[in-house]
Order: sequence, then structure tokens, then C-alpha cells
Amino acid sequence: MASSAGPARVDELREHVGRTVEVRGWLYNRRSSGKIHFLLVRDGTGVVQAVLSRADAPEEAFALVGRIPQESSVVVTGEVRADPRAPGGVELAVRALRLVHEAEPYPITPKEHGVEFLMDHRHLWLRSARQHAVLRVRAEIIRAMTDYLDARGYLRVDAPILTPAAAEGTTTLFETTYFDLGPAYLTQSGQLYNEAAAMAFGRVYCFGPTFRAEKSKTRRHLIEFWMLEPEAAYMELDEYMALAEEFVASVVARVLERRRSELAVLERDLAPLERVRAPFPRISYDEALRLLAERGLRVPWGEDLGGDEETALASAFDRPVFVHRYPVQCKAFYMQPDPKRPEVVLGADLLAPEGYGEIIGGGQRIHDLALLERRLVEHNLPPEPYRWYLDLRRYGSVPHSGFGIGIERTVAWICGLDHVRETIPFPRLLNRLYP
RNA sequence: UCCGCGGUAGCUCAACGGUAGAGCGUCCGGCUGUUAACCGGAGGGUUGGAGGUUCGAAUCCUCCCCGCGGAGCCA
Repeated sequence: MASSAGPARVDELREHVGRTVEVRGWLYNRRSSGKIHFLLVRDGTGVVQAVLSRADAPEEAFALVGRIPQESSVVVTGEVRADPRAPGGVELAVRALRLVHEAEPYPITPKEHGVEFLMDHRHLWLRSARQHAVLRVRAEIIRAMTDYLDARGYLRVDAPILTPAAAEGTTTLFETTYFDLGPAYLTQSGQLYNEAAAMAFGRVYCFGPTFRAEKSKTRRHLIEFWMLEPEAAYMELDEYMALAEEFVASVVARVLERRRSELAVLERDLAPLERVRAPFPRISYDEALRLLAERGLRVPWGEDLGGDEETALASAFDRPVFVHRYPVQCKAFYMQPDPKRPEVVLGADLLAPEGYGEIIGGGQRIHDLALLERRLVEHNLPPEPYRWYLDLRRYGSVPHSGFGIGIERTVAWICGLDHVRETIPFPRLLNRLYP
């Protein structure tokens, strides 16, 4: 039995039963009676119960912990012991306690709070167990995604954030001034640059924040959100869908494998996640309209599908579903038309189950120079900013495809959250730029 | 931008034309195994703002501000 107290992380305390360790953290909560205090100490890796009894603990420390506010920072030294009465099964019998900083009365109490209050205190809200679970799942999802692509020869080649033009002419852009060169815009997608990278490296992906100045105010929208976008030369529509479904299935499997305790904190029903295995159903836009009509939702051909339609479609299947071959007018200028039916494009969106909506959008890009030039004109886009993009069709153009997956929607779905605002550390919403 | 709901104590809410209240947090006291601990006590309010109706407004009316839910657009 070692007597020297080395620092230890809460998530590894089980390995230290019988030893005296030092936990550096913050007071999460306290339950007290006259002669015994139960502290919940969190250190970022977990929460451990620390016990001080009047008989055993130093008198000064005993008096101190009976008084200091929640979230005061403390270094606790004590013996690790297994006890079934302790939350988590192990606890710390405190021998010494050092107050690093006495907190002011902490605004987020162990009771319910409203959304506005919590969002105003997002910088502190991140300390709570539920937010820890969500952000750990987020990190696991991102790691699973990059692991999957790295293992298949995809090279990470990131796209710029400041751009001279819109990736998709339709959506609203955030504008800023770029020295003497005039307006610049925050990126809405790394895709156009991704295509250049794919022509250079074959298989690539980019990952980063994207910005949409849309006045969208729903549970599925953020102004700033993160997107991971794979792109591959010589990849056509069917191959893209095969890649995307394997990719999504592997991400879900990874979270189920490594983040079960976080999903438990979030009270996520695991059954729907366990059904997420490739292959996913694939229906055409036309089939989608028929399916919707059977359910009483009439959509005129040529119109895009709304949130209600997506939810209705997704609920018809027990796993994510692809909707492919949308009408040309629903999609961006660079989408490759189907040679057999030029009025639809070789694109496919992936709808998540349980009403979480579209998490992936993608498809085959136009590789013919003349057609792409025509599309720019049809979409009233100025040719000059796209000169480099057109070059990709001048020098060894090949069919290619790619997709973008929205991280926050994917996290919300896998965590079973009813809003994307908790899936990112500091959400930017229509009416919120603070903190 | 449009439609709907809401703003009362630090927080979450009640009172819905007749003296503004509870739980939690805070402060004080009690309790040797608590599990959002528990028990007793105290403090805490220009009821989002400005006008109006009324003997009397948190409550009814008008305008404004802020938030929430949804639509459109999208990931």
C-alpha cells in the first residue's frame, strides 16, 4: 500500500483502491449532516464522492467544506475505497483538503432551469454531467468519422473559411471586408475546394465550421455548424451511397461500443441505434412522393421536401433512408443530371430516423465543362469567382461525388436530443451570439 | 419574414380584476452513510418597458422589447 499521494483522475480511481491519491477538481454538490459531509467532486473526467467525518477528518477541513459554495475549486487528498453506497462504487476518505478558490454563489443549481437561463450561462452549463455526456459523444462521433475515412485512404485536406464567392448561390452569406479586395464571405461549404483536392489526391475530406446567415429558427438549425465532407474522384452515385451508409453505420456502432455510459446518462433508447446497419433503404424522389401521398401528404412534383415530409418518410423505415434523384430545380447548380432522366440529378440525401431529418446531402458533381458553364448562367452566378472551379473540368475531368454530413444533427440524433443547440459547445443561434 | 405561446423572488413556477405565494438556491440552526439528502427558521419583488381602461391591474386593451415552439430554407 503506497502512502504517498499522487495525482489521480476520477475516471481511473477504480485502479487505485487502497491507495491514497490527490484529486484536483471542483465541488459539484454536497450533502451534509452534523458530523459527516459527502462531497461530490468533479475533475472533468468524472464525479467522485469524497467523505469527511468529524471523527476522522482534520477539523479545519471539516469546517471548511461545510461552508464553501458549489464549484469552488478544491484539491482533495484521501484514500480510495470501494463502497457500494457511493455513487460509482468508489469513494475518497478525505485526509486533507485544500481550497484553491472559493467560488461565488453558483447560478446553476441542482434543480431545473429554463433554456434561456442555461444558454446565457452556457460557459458554466458545460460543467454539468449531461453536457459532458453530449460533448463526449460529439468528440467520439468526430473521431469515428475521421478514423473511418483515414482507414480508407481519404486524406484530410481542409477548405478555407473566408471565400470570394458562394458555394451555393441561394443561401444567405455572412459578408466581411477583405482589405482592398472587397467583400469576402464565410464559407457555407468546403465542397468546391474539396473537388479541387479530390482531383489532386483522389480521396479527400475536409472538416470545419460552416456559416449560414439564414433566419432559420428551428430545433435543427444553427447559424454556425460543423460539417465533414468527403469527396472522391471516379466515384459515382451508387458508390457514394454505399460509402455513406457504411460510414454512418460505423459511426453509430463506435458510439454504442465506446460511449454507452454517456448514452445512459442521456437516457437514450439504444434499440433504434442498434438497428442502424447497412444497407440502408434507397428510394427515389418519385417513390418518396408516392409514399407521402399514401400518408396524406401531397407534394407537387418539383417541390423540395419539408421537415414534415422528411419525418413522415423516415418513420416509414427502421434505419436511415436515402432519397435520391431529386428534381434539378431543388438542388445546387453543380449537381450532375441523370443521363437517363435529365430532369433529375444524381444526388441523394440521407434522412435520419426518429424525426431528426436530413443529416447528409450529396451526390455526383457535373464534370462536363459546357454543362457547368450553362448552369452558372442559369443560376445567375458570376463566372469570374468560379474560374478556378471550371478549370477542374478543363484538366483531366472525371466523374466524382461527395457528401457533407452535419455534425450537430448527427450528434442530436445519436444522443436523442430534441434540439441541436446542446450538441456544440457554444451554439450560434438566430438571436444568440453570447457567450 | 410569417403563425402560435410566454415574460411574476437568484432559478422553476402559482395567483388570471380585490392585501403577490410555493419549491429550490442563499443565510442561520439541527442531524454520523447521504444519493437533485432531510428537518426548523430568516431574508428576498417598481410582476419585461411605455401608455390606456377601472374605485382598484401581475391579471383587461394598445404599442415596443425579449424569449420559446413551429413554418419557409437547409446539414
